[in-house]
Amino acid sequence: MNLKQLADLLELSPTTVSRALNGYPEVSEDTRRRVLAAAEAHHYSPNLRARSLATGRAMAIGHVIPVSTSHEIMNPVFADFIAGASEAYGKAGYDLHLTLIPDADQARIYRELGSRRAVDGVIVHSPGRGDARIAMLRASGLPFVVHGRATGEAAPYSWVDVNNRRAFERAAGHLCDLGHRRIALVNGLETLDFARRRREGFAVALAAHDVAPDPALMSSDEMTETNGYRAARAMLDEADPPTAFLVSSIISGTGVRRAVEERGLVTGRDVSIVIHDDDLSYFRNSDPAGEALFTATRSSVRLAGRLAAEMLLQLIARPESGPLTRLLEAELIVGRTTCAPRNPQKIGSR
Amino acid sequence: MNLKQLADLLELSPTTVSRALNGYPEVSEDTRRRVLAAAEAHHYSPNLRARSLATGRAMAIGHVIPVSTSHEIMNPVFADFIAGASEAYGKAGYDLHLTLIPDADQARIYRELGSRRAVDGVIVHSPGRGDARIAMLRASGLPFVVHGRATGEAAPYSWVDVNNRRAFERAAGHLCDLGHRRIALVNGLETLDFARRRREGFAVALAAHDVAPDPALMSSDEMTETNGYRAARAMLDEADPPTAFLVSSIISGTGVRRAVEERGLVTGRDVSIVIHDDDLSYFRNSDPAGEALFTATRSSVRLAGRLAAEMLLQLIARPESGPLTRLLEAELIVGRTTCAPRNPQKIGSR
DNA sequence: ATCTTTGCCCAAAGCGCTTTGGCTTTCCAG
DNA sequence: CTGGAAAGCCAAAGCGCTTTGGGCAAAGAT
Repeated sequence: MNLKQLADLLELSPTTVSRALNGYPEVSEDTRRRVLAAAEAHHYSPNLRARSLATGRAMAIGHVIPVSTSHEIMNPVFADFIAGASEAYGKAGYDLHLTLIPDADQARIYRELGSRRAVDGVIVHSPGRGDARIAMLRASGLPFVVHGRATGEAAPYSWVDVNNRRAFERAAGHLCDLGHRRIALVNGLETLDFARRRREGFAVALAAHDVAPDPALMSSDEMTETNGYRAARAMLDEADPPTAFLVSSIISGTGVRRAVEERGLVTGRDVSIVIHDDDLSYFRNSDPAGEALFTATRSSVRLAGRLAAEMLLQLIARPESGPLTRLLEAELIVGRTTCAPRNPQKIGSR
Repeated sequence: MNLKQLADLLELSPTTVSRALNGYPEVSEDTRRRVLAAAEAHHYSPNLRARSLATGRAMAIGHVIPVSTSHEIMNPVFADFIAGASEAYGKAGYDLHLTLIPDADQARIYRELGSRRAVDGVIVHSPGRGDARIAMLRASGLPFVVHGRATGEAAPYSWVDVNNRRAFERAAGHLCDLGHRRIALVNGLETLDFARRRREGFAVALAAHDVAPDPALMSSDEMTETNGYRAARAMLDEADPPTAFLVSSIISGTGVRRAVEERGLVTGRDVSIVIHDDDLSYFRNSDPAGEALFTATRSSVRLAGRLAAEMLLQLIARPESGPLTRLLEAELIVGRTTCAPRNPQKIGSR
């Protein structure tokens, strides 16, 4: 059933039927009701490809997710971000195009995005430092919003980000205040901008508390459970092991906790752990009563997804509303995984 | 830059340019080279909407993911499944449309899918028992593949599934063979078909080993860490607590382990845990050396995604190749979380 | 009574591509 | 030298929708 058939059936022109369905005023209420009823009865719904071609709007947003060369693929953080973005798209009648691409094809894909006209805008995930995609997208003229920021990109662009630097500065500061001097950082991949900012915040806090940074207590890798476990295990094997861990994700944090407890140490008594909590729907950092488990810096990535999507939709509707930015602050939540270090005398002994 | 402009530039007709670009033989090699070079030079890429309209193929696959009424949204299992499917789509030049919809809108969305022509086929996620979506899709004429099966759906349809029943029968049987009699099941939502099959397999194994099922040792909920923790905690509070847990996901399994160890019990010594391992990229069930941690029934959901996608693409290319099915067997992997029960005398005492 | 507005509808053009059905030109067999 | 085949190209139709630019009554203004 297409528009013409429906029009023939109603003995109306396609023009009138189209206007009736799309709420234009040049059609009598009587006719509109008749058209809507017939469309409903015959399960008519417009061919989106034809509509797109005619209107010039695809009514779809592209999410391009880089697939790293390792086989760790789709980050749970993406999943929740996309769930948040979908809330906004659903309301606005937009679809979501998901493309997972190997790093190698990035340039081609981003260059083509604009001309293929399959989407009206793009969300850029996981920017690295001086990410080339931003320049490409700008050149393409396609509206876009970056989830995160790309240090080194001079010209303005729209983004939604968490204040990763401040979050990790506060978290590390909190551990220092508790008396910890051997604080480990189990970070995400530092080729990505957010992880670099987190490390900077971490370093700033240590410096402010006169704690010397120790490269042996800093690791950087994809935020999987296994990587968290592995990093923590190696650090606990050090001659002077950490008394506290600052971990970039609840998932790697779970691995850290496993390494700690495997040693017979008790989290929150012998060793402290602070995580960054993205408030993932399948990995909530709270007990059934709603109390936080891990001490954490919390910022919902799902919310970030929704905000980024809303921002993009606004940029599509009114491109002149110019580059928009939104910096979210993470809240520090004290849970059951932190306390003063077990042997505080160590502080003096160093 | 569109086709006509490119044609004008080359002083050729749009017809010839189109044929040159799409590899048709009615154009001289000389001209083809000239056209390809010009397309490259001017960053021409065809408008996909126009192409779709002309060819009648959308070159896109829809994934519709139900959003439950609770706020647990995007399952990591979906994420890995989609990552697998993307491998197949990428190779074949297909795009992926993702729609997250509340349960309430399901009927409308599925009915419209066919007529809106935005996708050439659909993957159905998380079927429930007698899932209405299957009948709707069949009526729409759109090719589709179900990830999982829907008991109660009489007519044939295409699906890719793991043999959940046998997997859980084997896992529970393994625990029985070790001497366990108090075996808990921490299952996924039993409104979903896979969870029901898992419970059936579990029940069959218990019956075969003359173990009476205890409703107090069976729970069913979304497979989050918190839910696993909560369920295990409640069961450990029982007068006659379980000596082993069979858990539907590595994520809830992590929660179960947390509950166990919080009690001061040692996993793999005092309490056994077997999980079903979907081989999630961000939650691998192996230590750095590649050894399994949890004893598990393993079946890669990413592989399932790839197989389902390939199946769907085949159905689109040759609809007459009829309903296809693929049943994957999970392998039982013995890790470090299982052993004979601590107090085997209990077996006799019951 | 005539002129203008308003309400309601329609024909036709166009979005950018593919594809059908020719139309030339060249080449070679007869 | 001619007829037919083959190679290489093109004009035009069409995919299903939206949108422009009227047209034609009926209603209101003069």
